[in-house]
Amino acid sequence: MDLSKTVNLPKTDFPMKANLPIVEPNIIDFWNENRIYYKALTKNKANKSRILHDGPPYSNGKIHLGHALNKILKDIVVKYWTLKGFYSPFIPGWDTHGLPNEKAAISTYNIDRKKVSEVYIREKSKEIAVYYSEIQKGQFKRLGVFADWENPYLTLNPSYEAAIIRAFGSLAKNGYIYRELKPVYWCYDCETSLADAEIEYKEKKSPSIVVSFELSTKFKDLDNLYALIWTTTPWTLPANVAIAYKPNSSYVIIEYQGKKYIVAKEAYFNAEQLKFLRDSSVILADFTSDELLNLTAKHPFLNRLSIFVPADYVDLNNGTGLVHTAPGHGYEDYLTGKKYDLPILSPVDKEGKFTEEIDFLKGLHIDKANDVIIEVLEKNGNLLFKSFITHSYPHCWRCHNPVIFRATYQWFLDVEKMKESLINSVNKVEWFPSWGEERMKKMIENRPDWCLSRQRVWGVFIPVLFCKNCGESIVDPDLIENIASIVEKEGSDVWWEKEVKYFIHKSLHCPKCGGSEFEKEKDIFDVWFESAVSHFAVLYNNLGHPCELYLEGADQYRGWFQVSLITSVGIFGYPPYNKVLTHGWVLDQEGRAMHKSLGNVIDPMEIVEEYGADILRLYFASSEYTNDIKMSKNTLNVVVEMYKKIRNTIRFMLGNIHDFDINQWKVNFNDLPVLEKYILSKHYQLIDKVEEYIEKFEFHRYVYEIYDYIVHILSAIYLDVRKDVLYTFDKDSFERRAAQFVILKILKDLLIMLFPVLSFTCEQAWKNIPLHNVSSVSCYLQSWPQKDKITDVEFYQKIVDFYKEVLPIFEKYKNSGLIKTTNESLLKIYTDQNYRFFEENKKLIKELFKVSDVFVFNEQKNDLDYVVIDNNNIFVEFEKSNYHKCERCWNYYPELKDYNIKVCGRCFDVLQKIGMFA
RNA sequence: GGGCCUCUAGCUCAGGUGGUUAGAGCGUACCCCUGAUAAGGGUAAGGUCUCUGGUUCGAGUCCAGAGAGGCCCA
Repeated sequence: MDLSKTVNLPKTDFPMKANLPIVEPNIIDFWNENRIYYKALTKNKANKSRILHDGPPYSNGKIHLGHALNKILKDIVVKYWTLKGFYSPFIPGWDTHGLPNEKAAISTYNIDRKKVSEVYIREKSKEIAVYYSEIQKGQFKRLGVFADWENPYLTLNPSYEAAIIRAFGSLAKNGYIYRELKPVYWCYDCETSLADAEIEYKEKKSPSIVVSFELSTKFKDLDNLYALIWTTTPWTLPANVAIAYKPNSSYVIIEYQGKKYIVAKEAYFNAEQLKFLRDSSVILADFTSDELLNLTAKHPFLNRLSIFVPADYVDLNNGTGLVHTAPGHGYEDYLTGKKYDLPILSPVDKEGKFTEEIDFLKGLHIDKANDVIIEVLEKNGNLLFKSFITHSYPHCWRCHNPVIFRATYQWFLDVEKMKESLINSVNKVEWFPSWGEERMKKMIENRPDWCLSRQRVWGVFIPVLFCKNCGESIVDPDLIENIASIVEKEGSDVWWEKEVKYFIHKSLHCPKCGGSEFEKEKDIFDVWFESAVSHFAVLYNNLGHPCELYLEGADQYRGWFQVSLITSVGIFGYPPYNKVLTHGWVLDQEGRAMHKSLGNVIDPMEIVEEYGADILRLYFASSEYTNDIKMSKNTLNVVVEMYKKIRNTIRFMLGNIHDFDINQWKVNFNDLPVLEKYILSKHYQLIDKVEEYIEKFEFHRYVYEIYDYIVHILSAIYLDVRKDVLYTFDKDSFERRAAQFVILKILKDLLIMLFPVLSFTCEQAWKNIPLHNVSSVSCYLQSWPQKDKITDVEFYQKIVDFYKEVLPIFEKYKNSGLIKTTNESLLKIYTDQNYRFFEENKKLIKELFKVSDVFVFNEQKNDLDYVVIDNNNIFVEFEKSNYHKCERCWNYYPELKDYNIKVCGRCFDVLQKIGMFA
């Protein structure tokens, strides 16, 4: 007789082999067809809301692991909130304007910028941006990310563009916008400014000269003293207004060919540029650079003074240690100029020719001016040394000519003015991890004013007019609102398509000269400004402002977190977020950043196609992601093993409830057997822990907590012990139905709790729960697990502890070869002080240990192995029993019933009931 | 060069306010089971807590330096 046919073995269609790459797309179809994301939203509509505001990725390529990490983490948070009952719509966004896409359009469609209209370039740039946002959308969906994919926000949407314009208007109204000269990269051949990304570095031959500036006052009681500077751009000397020195450093006065000069001491001994005088000069004096503060020197050929200022960037090993400073022609010079309130001179026009500001150079191109200036210096005796050097120098990416720094008018946001309220705002935000607060403060403290304008076409124009008569700029809130409402209907192309008068809705006069003829600003916004106002465009008036959480990579302290804070404080006076959470970078196995050039880049979609999205999701969720995450195929396999364990346990539970119907077999919690109560009490502790960890965004602890529960509690104890009941008891027996009742409860809770991470697997398992036991078609439409009150099981923990302690002792007996399994063994327990406890719980001990019998003796047996319970030694020994093995349940009994087969009394009853002995 | 961060067993992670033999899981080795079976149960071996100094009766835990790596700037 085949007795295995008479046992209730597990049965399920949930396969052991996951086959995620094949299965997951079907589950996505299921989610789409049943609109699960939207149904879950509707379910919680009336509840309290919690909003995670999506930071828009730039739409110029496929996603990388960083994108995948970011969106998966966001997805975990939003899914958890939703299961918890919060109303948490997730509106995904894309950053679409800006240089990278404009460049991509120009190269993809081979555009000659001088020959086509701005609107044409914009049209092509838009094509690229929309194309990649769609690609990324598809990839994010494949990762299992739930979002309102049908209504994302794109910064190129007219409504978003209008919000950008309104945000600018609001900031202007609050007094944070100003216009000022600032040096930018300038190509005099293309007659345009260039962004950093449009610069290529090439070797260039330049003059290298050392020039003297005579001090205008006595220093150290010395007359006729000169400061020496070194430059490779003589043409910038007309714009010189200062000489920078390194603070708190040693400088010297030297005598060379009868004249006295100041240079840095280190430069004097080491700098290549001072070699010519080193052997034929002597040091007269030694002093600290700080004594130079506020001294002045005469410009070598203009009637002007140049002031000494400190600057940390001064290099003491190159040049003279005194740096010629022209704020109109260099970025560092500009910052120094701003700091010390120096004039920003830029006497060079857009073609690279000198303006009338400098008489003797007027109309001369800077290349020719170099020679003229050197001649003048020589004539005046200010040129000490002249040669040529070849060095790396920025060139234009289009025409390949050298570029210059040229000051032009730019729009700024006055960050300096709001710094105090920015710092206060930082204090109001909760930062995860907590050091984020410190980092953000430091960065804000050091941040200069924000240059908002770009000389480009793919973006949103700056809504400003200029008076044709006097050149005054018109920043008028009323006008800006009118422009915004036009853009909201027609899109920002309208600025390039229509005449000025189209935007002026009522009579407008220049506040300065009364003129009524205007022209449009040509510059567009820095794309950072566009994403910086997403809280204004997406949250305000829609989802609620401020929102609960921003969640991005740690690079965004400098980026989105900071610029969003600035615009929010500028517009509203408070931050756009209550909490900020950051993650690290995804690195390779050696902990190095992934770079194409290193060949160590892993494509997230490759992982999805080989392992499945759930594996990637579990990988990120089980990593301490506030640090950098190392990623390799090897470590992926570790997660795969973890996944298998979780999956198999789920499968085993599914298999054991195949004939269970909750409607028929609902069990009162108080009636449950002790083991069931114990397991549930552990389960409720788990629910608490899981909530605690997710609320703190410590996903790895949340995942490990569940995993440990599965390994230590479910698999190792409960399910292992209960196999006997589940398989061999009468299928309708209370013991079996009670076990199934608990297994169903735990299974459902686990699937719900794991859903934020293992969405695909949990959904697939959910579909395999026998139908009448579930109330919704999707796991995601469930609510977070509820806890019941369980009492009176604490004593059982002592038995479990005893079991864990005794296992190594059993192993010893097993290794002696006399016994092989606990089933065939007797357990003898010797204890005087705990005699009653063990005697009373003999049955539970027998069940847990799976031994054939337990004997408890009220005595100490000091020659045996022992374990310590409640500070008392409990002595134990195992012995092979002389009991007989039941052929059906494989347990051992003193006596068996003997028909054709030998079975125990319990199995006999079961067999009789199912008609085996009819 | 500056700001912020990381560094605990082969791997992924735990280790409030400093205090007995530094904990899990995976992996490895070995054993058991063969009615969760390309599964299940168990035992064991793995760590001078990156390094060097210091404070302390006592430091993975505090302080100072160094090294390696990351992000953001210059």
